[in-house]
Amino acid sequence: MEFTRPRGTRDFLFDEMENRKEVEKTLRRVFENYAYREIKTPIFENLSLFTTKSGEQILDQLYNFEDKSNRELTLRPEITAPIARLYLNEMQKTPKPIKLYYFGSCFRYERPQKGRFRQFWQFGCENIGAKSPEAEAEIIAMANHSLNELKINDAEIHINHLGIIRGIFKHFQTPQDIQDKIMLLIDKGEKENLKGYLNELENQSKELEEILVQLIEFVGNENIIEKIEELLTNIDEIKPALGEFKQLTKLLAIFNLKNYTLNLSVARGLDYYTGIVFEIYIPSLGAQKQVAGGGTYSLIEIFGGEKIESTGFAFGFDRLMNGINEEKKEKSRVDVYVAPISENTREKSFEIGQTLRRANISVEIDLSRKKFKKLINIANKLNVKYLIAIGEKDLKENSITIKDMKTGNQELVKIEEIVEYIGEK
RNA sequence: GCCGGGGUGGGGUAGGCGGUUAUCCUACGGGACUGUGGAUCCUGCGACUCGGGUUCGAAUCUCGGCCCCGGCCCCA
Repeated sequence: MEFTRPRGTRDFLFDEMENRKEVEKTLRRVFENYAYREIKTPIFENLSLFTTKSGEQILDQLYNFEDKSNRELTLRPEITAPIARLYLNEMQKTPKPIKLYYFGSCFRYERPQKGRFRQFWQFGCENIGAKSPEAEAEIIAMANHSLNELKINDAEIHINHLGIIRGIFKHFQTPQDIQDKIMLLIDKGEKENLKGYLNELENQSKELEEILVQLIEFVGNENIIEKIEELLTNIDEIKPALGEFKQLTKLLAIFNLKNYTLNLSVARGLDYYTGIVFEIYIPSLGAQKQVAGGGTYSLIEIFGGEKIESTGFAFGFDRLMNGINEEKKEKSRVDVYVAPISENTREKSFEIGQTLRRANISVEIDLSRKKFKKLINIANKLNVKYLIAIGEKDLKENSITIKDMKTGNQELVKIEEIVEYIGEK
């Protein structure tokens, strides 16, 4: 029996947890400033929740299992579908839009590598029932705002509107299976393969090929919208989407977001997206550079609810952590160390320590019966602000010694004045 | 699932064409030091990823597993 971690999982030690908590705190603050409220859903769900949405083939990547009553369950691979379920179960009559956010672990059976684990964390949000360019602009602005607060300044936001390609497919009456294949190739950015594939197709117009090949080249600022208009001037089916796309760029400017990229090749590999989609990359992270993805979708409808469009996205929390330039700050996590100088002042040290803790001061007390000299060493390593030395002589005067660990100065303080003394400094 | 590089005390490492007791740093425990900290000295603890093969002898060569690190595939 070997006691090793399962493959693709991680332990987080103190320093790393500090960093992660810091990021978590920042994201919570930003999301809440945009009026999102936190929810939590179970770690496991019924298997069908995910197979309905994505088909049986995702079983390869699911940690699914049968429980003791033969229910087919699975660890969740993402949190959007559970939220759609949550909505159908208990939020249908909640006033819309509903803004909620989540932070939790997800599980996928994949080959672990840098920035990819079998248990990973997603920090994301959903704005249910607010399909509008305004909702989309706000959510993208919030994503950007989060990156700014995290001091990540080398991230790129790539935005697309899937209504455009859908409109084109509709115009050319492209069959679904061919659509799927094309979307896959577009998502991968394999221009040559896309050309080759389109060439092989019979019964497909040359025009479709020409349009698609040009379309995925469109990457840039809001000026490319004009080019799209020129290219697709004869295709009425794209007009609504293009109109929304245009409004979105206007609104993004009002939200003071300028450094985004319109990119017609962002496909997100999903069929439930109906409007804009976006992905955020940190190029320095290499193969796993994508740190966030999302868009507007109509998932609730797929589960048999009303047609309610929602916009959401999620940060891949672990990748986000990789993208943060850590500055190691030396922070003391404990303010005071209480050290008995001799065995018979030990009990007094607990009394004093507890008094401080009740006053909301973080305190470590020696529990190891080490010698006083060692205790000073430990206090030093803990990087505490004050050492309280409890000695017999001082106690006779109803006092203890408080030492400032930075300056090395020390003072005799009456026991009843300790809290006040430390609180003031 | 595929390709490549790796795995030596808790952390970081040396050794590697086979050959006494496996190197050094750090961390940790104890002490020099009976009421005062990052120093010094002494001392203790602690490792060759696992299994098979070759050999008188394997950390070292060889094969396989496991795991880690990259890169593919995939990424709802």
